[in-house]
Amino acid sequence: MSLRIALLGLLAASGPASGYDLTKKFETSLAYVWQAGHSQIYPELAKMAADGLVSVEAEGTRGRKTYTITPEGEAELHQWMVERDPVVPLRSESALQAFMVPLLEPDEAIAVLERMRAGSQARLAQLEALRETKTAAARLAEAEGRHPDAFGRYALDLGIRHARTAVEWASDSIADIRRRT
Amino acid sequence: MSLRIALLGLLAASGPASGYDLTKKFETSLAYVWQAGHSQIYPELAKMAADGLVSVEAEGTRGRKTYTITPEGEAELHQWMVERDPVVPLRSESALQAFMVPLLEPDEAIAVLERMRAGSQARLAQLEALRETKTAAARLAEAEGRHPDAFGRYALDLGIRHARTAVEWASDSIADIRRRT
DNA sequence: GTTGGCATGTAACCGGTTACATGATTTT
DNA sequence: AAAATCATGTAACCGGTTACATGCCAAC
Repeated sequence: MSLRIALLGLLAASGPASGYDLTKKFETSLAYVWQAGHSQIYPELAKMAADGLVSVEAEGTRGRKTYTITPEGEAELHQWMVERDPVVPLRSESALQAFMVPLLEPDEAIAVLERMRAGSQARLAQLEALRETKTAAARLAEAEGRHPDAFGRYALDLGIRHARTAVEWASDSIADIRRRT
Repeated sequence: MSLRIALLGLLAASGPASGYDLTKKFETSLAYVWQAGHSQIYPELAKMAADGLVSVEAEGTRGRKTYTITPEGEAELHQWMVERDPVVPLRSESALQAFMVPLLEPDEAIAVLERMRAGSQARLAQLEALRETKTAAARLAEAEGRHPDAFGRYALDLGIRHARTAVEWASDSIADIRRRT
């Protein structure tokens, strides 16, 4: 279901696109909230077209098909956004690892937490860099009178806050283990 | 793979248990980091026994089989804990919803964010209650000279911090939308 | 003419969910 | 005697990953 919604969202926000375009948008703009490869996207677009949520607007060279969101698709997206109550899934490998950290000897536990800290720190830097480029683009757009693209803004902020939280957690946990030994 | 690790972790931390016991431990102690139902657990235990990671210690009434972790199982768990570098998976339905919030009209966006805030708040309360009962049990254990069960402590802390972060994010995002309109 | 990017698809497999199915023991 | 809980399993299905497979077009 969520793959459908993500595809509808991309089409709604950025206009008509091909499967190929959408695959790249997953890599660039949507990567930190949802992932999907072309092998999943092409069949899903076909199914969505059969269900009337998107339509093939044009067929270009190299068999390129440009999909557009239909009114039915917009309705589906809107309904999902408004009615779906947010589920926290929580099946996280890192959290599982964190859970079992107390099984390790203190020095090993610290090493694991140190690696987690570094990973979250890297992620934080990456997301902050992404926000930098986005705000720069937004300022430019505003200066030129275009209205800036806010799509993804809040999710990016959430990602940054989560990464920052994870860094602090790892540091504090390391300190906690040191204190106890 | 992770299901195996979770099962090995539970057996290592709490001693021999049956598939039924482990299913309940998933519901109670592990639920907020990893989920698994009995239909997944029973076949996995059988495979793990075939691979020598666990062994059937005893067969009780009603066909109950008690599994124990073997030295091979302990080695596998230890290796995973120490070598696995933490992957942030990021395929989150809530994050996807957050991503697309800017597609909505301000009042709808606020309503969605308000629901998210309430959800995270509820989750926060639940995790904090869980921590309360855990620290109470730990104090009791310490008073009686037993060493308290630290298994899951850091993951619970991480979960609480994440929930708190999500609440703040939702509040700030609502304020941001109000400011812009 | 060869490399690289564009562009689309299929198939095998794996992990996880839901539903089906059975029966023993304990509690009321 | 009936209901609840203990206890184990299988099967169909679904979403996602990896690998396989094909071919066009542009640039060097």
